[in-house]
Amino acid sequence: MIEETAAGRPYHHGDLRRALLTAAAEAIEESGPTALSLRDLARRAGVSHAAPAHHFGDKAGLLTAFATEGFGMLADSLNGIRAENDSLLELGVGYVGFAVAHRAHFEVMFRPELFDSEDPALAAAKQQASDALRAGVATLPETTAGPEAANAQLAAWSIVHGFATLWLGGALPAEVGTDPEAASRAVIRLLFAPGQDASGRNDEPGRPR
Amino acid sequence: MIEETAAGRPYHHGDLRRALLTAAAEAIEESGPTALSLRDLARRAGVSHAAPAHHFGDKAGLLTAFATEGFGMLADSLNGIRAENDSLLELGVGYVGFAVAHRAHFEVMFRPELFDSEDPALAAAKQQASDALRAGVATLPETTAGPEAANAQLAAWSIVHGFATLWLGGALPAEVGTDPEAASRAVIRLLFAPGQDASGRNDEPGRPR
DNA sequence: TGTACATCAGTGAACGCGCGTTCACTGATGTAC
DNA sequence: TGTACATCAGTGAACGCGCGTTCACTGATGTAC
Repeated sequence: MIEETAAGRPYHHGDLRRALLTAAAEAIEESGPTALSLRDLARRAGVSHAAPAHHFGDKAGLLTAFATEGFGMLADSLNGIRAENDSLLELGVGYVGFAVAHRAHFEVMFRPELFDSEDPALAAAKQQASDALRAGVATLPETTAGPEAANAQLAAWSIVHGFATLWLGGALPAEVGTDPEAASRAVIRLLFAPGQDASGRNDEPGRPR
Repeated sequence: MIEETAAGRPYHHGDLRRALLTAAAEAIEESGPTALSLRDLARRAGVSHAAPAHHFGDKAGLLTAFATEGFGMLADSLNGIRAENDSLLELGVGYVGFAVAHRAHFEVMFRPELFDSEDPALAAAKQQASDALRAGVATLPETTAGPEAANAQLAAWSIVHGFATLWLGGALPAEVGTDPEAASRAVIRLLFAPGQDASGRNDEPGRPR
């Protein structure tokens, strides 16, 4: 049971580390990762402004933990998709879906100047996400053993990363619609089956446009 | 002729607007666009810290001009490539080349929260760049009139934008090498001719890998 | 060719703000015995 | 079951810093006549 002060607030937060990471996601969604301040996170979590230093040391420390969480979430998300579906197309759609659903994490993850890239936990989480992506590309039979395997992986990563980035940046025209997964599915499909249209000859027959 | 003060420095800069934009590119390459401060730019240009306000009003005004310059440069660059080459592949490689050569501009251009998107000059420059890209995609005969034309354009844009972003973010593995244009050429090719390898059956025969 | 004057570009001092960081402290928890 | 003590988490005041913005000003330019 948590003891409370006279003001009704417990002296010890209970899970300040978690609360700060959650507050960071909110703050970054609002104003971007570079505008983030530890004082603002402390305010959001309802603690004194010096409290965050106990958990993360400094801003880079917090963003390192935040990026680590992001890579872990991405790996879990991709592995979940792979577990129920062998389609590389759907793995790509899932990548875009992750970026849109967790835009704060996504933004930080690919800005290494914001955090400590040497951190072991971060490197491990990053490797997990990378492995999940790599394993997905390996399911494309014609590229598995070919000399173009590395390029196929880069192409797949580039197209989904590019679509996600353009979507998040609001750079895409309005005609693309409001559903990032559906829109990205129609686009990513072209990389894997460019000569086919969307009317049923693709590898996901019957899927609604 | 420019009059000089006793200190050897002209009282009027002569082309402070230009100097500030150049300084902005340097500063952004070093520390990113959100860390930018008008006082720092004034220091770099050798003027008082209040001088930039005369030309750009505030930080958003400066970044609006900077993004406008970037879109103009991208349009010029893409149109130059189209003038001497009908290959959409090379247009994509040029897009990546622009991003790497002008990373400060590229970073700002796709972060609309940093500038005033309603600015007419900006909108015009953006349209020019967009038209250049669109005209390039139209050279792909099989997609010109098809219902997938819009998706082909998005796919092309996504793959080059994604590659450029990953490259600039240092996210790509070391095996990709140090030449962004060569690396992107091998990757982008897969979108336009996925079943072909790099040994001469592609649309740019004889091009070195 | 010269003069008066309006306009423009840049100065430098001043202000208030939010930030990161430090530090001595206090409240709370957990463990040894 | 109780007590002592070490450790940990959070507090609040203080500091110095760089920033954007404002303002009265001055130096320089260009134009009307």
